[in-house]
Amino acid sequence: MARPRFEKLDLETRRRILETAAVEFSARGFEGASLNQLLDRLDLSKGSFYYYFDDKADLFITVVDYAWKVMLPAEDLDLGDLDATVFWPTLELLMRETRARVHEKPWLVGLARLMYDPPEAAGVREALAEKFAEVRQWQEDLIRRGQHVGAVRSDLPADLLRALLVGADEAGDQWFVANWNRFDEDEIERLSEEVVAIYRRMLEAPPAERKS
Amino acid sequence: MARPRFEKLDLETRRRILETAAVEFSARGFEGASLNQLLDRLDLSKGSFYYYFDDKADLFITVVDYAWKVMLPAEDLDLGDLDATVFWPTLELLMRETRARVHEKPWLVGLARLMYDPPEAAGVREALAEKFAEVRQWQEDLIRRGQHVGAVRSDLPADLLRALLVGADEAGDQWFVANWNRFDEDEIERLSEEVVAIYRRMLEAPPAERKS
DNA sequence: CATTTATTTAAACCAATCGGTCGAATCTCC
DNA sequence: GGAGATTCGACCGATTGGTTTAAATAAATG
Repeated sequence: MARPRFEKLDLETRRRILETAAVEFSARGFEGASLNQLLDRLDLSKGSFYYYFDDKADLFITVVDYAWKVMLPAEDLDLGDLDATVFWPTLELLMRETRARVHEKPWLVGLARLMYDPPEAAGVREALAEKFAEVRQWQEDLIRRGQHVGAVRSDLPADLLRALLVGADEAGDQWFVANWNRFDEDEIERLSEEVVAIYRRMLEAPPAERKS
Repeated sequence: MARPRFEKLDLETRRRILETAAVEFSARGFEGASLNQLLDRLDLSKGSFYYYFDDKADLFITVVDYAWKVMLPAEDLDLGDLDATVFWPTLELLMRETRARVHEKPWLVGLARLMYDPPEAAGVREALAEKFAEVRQWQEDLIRRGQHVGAVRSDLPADLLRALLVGADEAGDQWFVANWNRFDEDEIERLSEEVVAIYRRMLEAPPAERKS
């Protein structure tokens, strides 16, 4: 984790360094990302870099830590407060927030994707795994809470539902990014609401009866 | 596209070369994939490689072409045949097939993912884009047909529905791979059916009434 | 068998890039 | 002006990149 001196830099400078690095890492992986290119892009000299970080792995770990702080949703939310009546409105709000966050920082999903075949360098793999396991766990707990209060179907494992939801949501998000200006604002809003309704229908108990 | 001589090789040899290359490309991208490592893994000498391919880009294009042939589903299916009664059973069958195919060749999704920031080399980007646009188009036509016969809701764009479905499906597939032995066979089967039912509910028209 | 043609091999190539080091230059503040 | 903090970029050895080449082997041809 970055040398203490790093904390004394401008908040904005730190943000710029970490986010630019995050973009590189998320696009090319840990070993694939080039320190040289990154420093070019940052207009930062080698010497300065090694003044603030031990090495490449150190930078990566710092980036993951930063990503964790950014991605962490509403820390003020207590799962215990959620009952059947507020569960869905809350989750819809959360999804809106997350969408906005991922929308402005797309590298978050790229980083998360690094977890399938993770880097091999020393503490790097562990740092990654730990943080993102926490995120997954949080999402899963949320869904489990939904099951407990009857807002989410209980006949499928919570982690399966989580996977389906997140998968659809990421795809949906990409679609919205790509098609932002194909429709007018009202239509986008309508589509967005319908999509959230679809997510909800994915997780709720299915209608009891249906003819095959 | 590979030299003509390449076609005279064992079918199995060709398959091995192209699939190993596909794994590399899908994991590290076009520039990220190392020809040297690939040849090591293949126990193939440099000379032999350049005897069959012009260069790295040529290999890549050949791989994409091969992937396209593999991924192409049921070419004997005529969209015109699908009416409201057979649409869903057919699509469920198709999804099973595709799942099996992607399951044994996970690099297919990796290759597809290369389309977000695509390689820059000469004909490479175009080759990629063309083939995978065809796949997307095919899926989208299918959904549009579903809309036409009333099996799929028509109040959302077909490509949006496609994106959501494929996103959820890929995530679900990964979940099944990772949790294969957590449940017994019957349970897996049940889960799988429920998940397909969820996909169906994502695309069908929502129930007319619901209390907020 | 001889000779041509197809295929494979291993080494060499050279440019580029990698992460990392270092000593000197510059800045900041007393 | 002196001392510590910070910045700089040339430089390092090592590795890797994709590609070429000349010679060895195998297959085919007459």
